[in-house]
Parts: sequence; structure tokens; C-alpha cells
Amino acid sequence: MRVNALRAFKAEFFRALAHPTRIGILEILAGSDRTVQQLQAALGADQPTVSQQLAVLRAKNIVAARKAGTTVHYSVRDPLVADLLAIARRIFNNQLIGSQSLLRELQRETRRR
Amino acid sequence: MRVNALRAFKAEFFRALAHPTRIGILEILAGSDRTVQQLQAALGADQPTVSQQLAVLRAKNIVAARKAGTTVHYSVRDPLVADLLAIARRIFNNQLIGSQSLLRELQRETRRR
DNA sequence: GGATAATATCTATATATTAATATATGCGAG
DNA sequence: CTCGCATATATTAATATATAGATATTATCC
Repeated sequence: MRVNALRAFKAEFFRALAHPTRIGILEILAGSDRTVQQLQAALGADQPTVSQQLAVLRAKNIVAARKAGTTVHYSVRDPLVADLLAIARRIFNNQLIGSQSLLRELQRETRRR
Repeated sequence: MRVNALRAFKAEFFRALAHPTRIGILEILAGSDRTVQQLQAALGADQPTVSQQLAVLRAKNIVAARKAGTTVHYSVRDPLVADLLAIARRIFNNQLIGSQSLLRELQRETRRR
């Protein structure tokens, strides 16, 4: 039964998304490619943190790195990741009925797209 | 900035999916509701394992439990979860080019739906 | 070559997750 | 009421992950 191997693989993929910084990175990259510096600024995170979380996403082949001189540009490998995040957003939206403040922020985000 | 709180929340959601058994449970429940016993049989997992992973999904409000006498029927709360898994499947499909055996199994699964 | 900027990796410690096993709870049958 | 089945929870040891900080690598400029 390699259904199990497949499920382990899927679980690994979702685990790669299971971190606030990595979610942030993907949300930003879903819009357009960015350098590490830009990600640092947009996330308000320090350099090693961003770089380390990028390494996780790279290891899972979710993002790609393109080197240009001393800076590195990152992009999402599969545009479907943006769709995935969009569906996830709708699920949160349904789920958060009752948690007003988070819900408001989520709706603001949904409108923006 | 409660964008961060929101991202933490999203990360938690994905963490709930980040386990082979839980993926299995959701794939099965996406088809139709099942009792714990049915899940045990379908997954080939023992009772405490299934129950424990169901508890995780319950805690995140991803599944709902309905008690009928001594047995408990589980269902997925939001039908969008099935869509999420379907998109994830397409992402794996793109990503797995090169890993032939897993890819074959994945395509078999995609065809089935 | 040396200095500097951008990015990556490592290390140590704290914390979380898992798997296996044991035990507890609730309910229906008789 | 008590027995047995279905499910849930607790416990513990092993493993994995996160976080913060220090350090290493790489390319560019002089």
C-alpha cells in the first residue's frame, strides 16, 4: 500500500505551510517575486529567520531561488499555491464566525484580492 | 498588526493537516461520513491512533462528531476541505514529476474522483 | 587581496509532536 | 446492576521543530 507513502508526502507538504513566517512568505510571493531583503522588510522579521524559513520551503520545492549577483530572488514554483491559500482563506472565514477581530482582518484581506 | 495573529491561525490550520493519518481521515470523510470503526478499518490503524488524530481535527473544528448510541459518526465541517485537498493533489502532481512510483499512485487517485 | 553587503548555515536550548501502551468513560444488552 | 463494546483520554519516552544568536559563504567593489 503506497497510499501511505503518498499520505506521508502530502503531510510533509502541509507541514511546510504550518508556520506563520512561511505562510507570510508564500502570501507575499503569491503576489510577485521578491528578494530576501524585501521579504525581511515586509514581514518585519530578521534575516536569519527569513532565510531559514525559505530554506524549508526550498527543501520542499515550494519556492525557487534565482541568484542575481549578491541578492537572491524568490518565487513560488506552482501558481496553484495561491489558489490553495485562497481556498484556505475561505475555510478560515467560515470557521472564524465568532472570533470577530480575526474575522474582520480576514475579510479585509479577502477584499484586497 | 494582527496580520500576524491571522497568520498564526492559518499556520495552525495547516498543522492540523500535517500528519499522514489525519490526511487519510480527511480524504475518507471528504467522500462521506464514517464511524470511528470504519475509519480504523479503512486506515488500517488501531483505535487509539484514530481517536487521537480525530481529537486533533476536532480541536481545530475541522471535523464534527455525532454520537449515535455507542458509536460516533464523524464528518468534515466544511466541504471546502475537499476542494483544498483536490488542489493540493494537483500541486503534488506537478511537484512529483521525477518521482515515478508516487506519481503513478497519485494519478490513479486523481482519476478515481 | 581586503572590506563590505546579502544570504545561508550552524549550534544550543526550549518546546512540541509522535507512537505505544495503559486506563477511563459511556452506553446498551441482558 | 454489571458486563462488554466503542470511544476517549492519560502517560511516557523518543524524536522533531522552533527560536535566538553566532558564524560562515558568496559576490562585488575598491
